[in-house]
Amino acid sequence: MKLSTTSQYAIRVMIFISQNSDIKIFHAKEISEKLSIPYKYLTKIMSKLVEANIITSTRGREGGYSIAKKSVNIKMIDLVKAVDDSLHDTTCVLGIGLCNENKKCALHDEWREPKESMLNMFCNTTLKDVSEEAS
Amino acid sequence: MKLSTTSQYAIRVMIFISQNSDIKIFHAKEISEKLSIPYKYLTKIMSKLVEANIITSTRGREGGYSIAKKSVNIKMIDLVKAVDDSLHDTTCVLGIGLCNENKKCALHDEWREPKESMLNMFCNTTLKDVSEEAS
DNA sequence: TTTTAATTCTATATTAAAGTAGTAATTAAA
DNA sequence: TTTAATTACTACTTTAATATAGAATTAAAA
Ligand code: SF4
Ligand code: SF4
Repeated sequence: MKLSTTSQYAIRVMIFISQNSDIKIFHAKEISEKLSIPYKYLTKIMSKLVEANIITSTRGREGGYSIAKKSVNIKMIDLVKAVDDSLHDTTCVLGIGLCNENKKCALHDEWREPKESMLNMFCNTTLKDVSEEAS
Repeated sequence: MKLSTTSQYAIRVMIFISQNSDIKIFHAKEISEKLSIPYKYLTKIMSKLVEANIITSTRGREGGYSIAKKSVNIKMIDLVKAVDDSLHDTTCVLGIGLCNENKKCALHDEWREPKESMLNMFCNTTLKDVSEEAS
């Protein structure tokens, strides 16, 4: 019961970028080393974040990545959706999902609460929330 | 954010067996067909359930599988742990897990509630709860 | 005792995620 | 204009989960 490695990487990258707002541009090499994420794998993830308009990239010499909007406007769910949507709502814990409200197994309702609670966490938490040290 | 296919299969098998308590012995072929689970994959899972003393097996002609204890005494977490522990407690949503109570990211606490809520669901729900039609 | 129907064991195949490699494209500095 | 530093693209490799195949083992029925 965890996020994919890809999603975890994406979140860690964004936290890193957000926490170093004095730095305006980040290089893949630098991020890769600082966060111990395989370089080539990282660049793939960065491209997805660019595609999703969360990161702006500048190619060529003196290029790099920078954050595309304020961290308060980036929801955690956006990050996950941008890279692999590994917490895509599954509705059914058993992977069936065909039952309806009238005929359902006990897990259906049991599962709903924690699932929604988890989804809400990603929908209602912004990158800013996560990046700021808990007071 | 879902259970592994293996865990889903295990749960579905146990619900099926529990809901058909008039039948005393089940054959792999029968379960496989009824639940559309690949035969050979199913038998592997059954072996794990046998190993975990959740299922009793009888080899040879007229053999098969039967439930080893009352469904009220089988926790859902036991099923998952028996086959692949796919909801093994991850502590850290980012796969780092080295931070402590004094230095932690915002996700640490955000994550705790839904995670524990989900884990509790599997610890406190028995196969009986899940097998009985919601009233 | 032989046959048959079942589980169990060992090995292999397929698939998707994770990770790696090399080249192309871009851009600014030299 | 050449070179160096960067991201983007395309293809391949590795790994782990899922799935399949076939032979070995067991035990009751015939
Ligand atoms: S009732 Fe149970 S099996 Fe059916 S969709 Fe809901 S969780 Fe899945
Ligand atoms: S503080 Fe954040 S990164 Fe550290 S263990 Fe907790 S969830 Fe993981």
